[in-house]
Amino acid sequence: MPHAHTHSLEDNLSAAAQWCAKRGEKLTEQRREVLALLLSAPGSVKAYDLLAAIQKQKPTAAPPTVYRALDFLVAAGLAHKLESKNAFVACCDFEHPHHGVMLICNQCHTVKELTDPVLEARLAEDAKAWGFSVAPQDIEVKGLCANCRHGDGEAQA
Amino acid sequence: MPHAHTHSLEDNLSAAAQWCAKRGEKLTEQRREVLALLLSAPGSVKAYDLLAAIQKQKPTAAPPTVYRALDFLVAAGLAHKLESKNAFVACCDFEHPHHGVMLICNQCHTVKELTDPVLEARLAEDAKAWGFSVAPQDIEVKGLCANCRHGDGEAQA
DNA sequence: GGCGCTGATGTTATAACGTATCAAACATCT
DNA sequence: AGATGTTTGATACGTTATAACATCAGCGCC
Repeated sequence: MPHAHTHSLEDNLSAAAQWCAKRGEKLTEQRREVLALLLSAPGSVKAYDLLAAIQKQKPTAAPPTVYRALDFLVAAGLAHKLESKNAFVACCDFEHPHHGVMLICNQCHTVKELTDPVLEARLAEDAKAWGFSVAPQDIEVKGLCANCRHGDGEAQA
Repeated sequence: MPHAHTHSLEDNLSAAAQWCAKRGEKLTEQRREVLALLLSAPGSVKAYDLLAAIQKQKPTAAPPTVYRALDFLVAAGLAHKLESKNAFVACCDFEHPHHGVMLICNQCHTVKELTDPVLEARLAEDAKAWGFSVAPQDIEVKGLCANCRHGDGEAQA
């Protein structure tokens, strides 16, 4: 059975740092801080909320501060951008780069990542019928997560 | 074989007006104008580009003018919002309300709508395995359309 | 023929999201 | 030390979207 992602925040951050190092890049302090915020959040987080959090420790931080960190994290596979919500979420399994399906809860904003090769193949096939070639990307799907469906889904982030 | 959507702009607009009437709503002049712009564009269009076009005839138009029209058109099924691009596109077949797959060309910005019940079923099934219930929505998929793949895809809109 | 209701529009202002630009700091290599 | 490349700081700006409130047009009604 797969490991249960019980890593502590620190474990995740050092694994991320190693992952960057392997790619010849650095998880600098700012990037680390943004990633820590994403990992700590229960769901997705908006860029300006990250900015506000960072400004508590570093009042001079400006939008480019956080957008640069986010761009880096997304490029490194450490985070995903949810285009349909203008929000960001830590990647649950950056060691295995993937594009898949993001199940986004409309109520609590949590995100479940999954991959389904059958689904992807079907999509590519449908597209091919129109001569369209699909680029690698995440598919964003909105709905209600199990918790929120059962009525105990208090709004979180 | 299916009809080839060779309708003229006027045909489309009057069909849309009837569609609205059937729903107890009105395709007012502003809404009609925005829809006409969407129908005439080769691909998706940004809200502020629509605004600029409208301002040529009516210089007092402001952002709410166009956003209100767009909200109406989307709610009525006459247009789709492409969330991943912050752009809008006319619906190709509003008489048959649907949510499906939008194949968005990264180069020429054209959009091909399609539906695939098998794909949707598979997606719903995947989600269900996690207790997640999928809401009706369009799936946005980016890539390259047939034209642009073959090198004759000059940038359009 | 005026009254009140409703939906649509006008108008101003502002919120929310994101980028360009250029300079300064820092690291790394030789 | 000096050259080079990357990261950060800081200001300003561009883009996308909505809040809030006033006004207007149509329509049923008495």
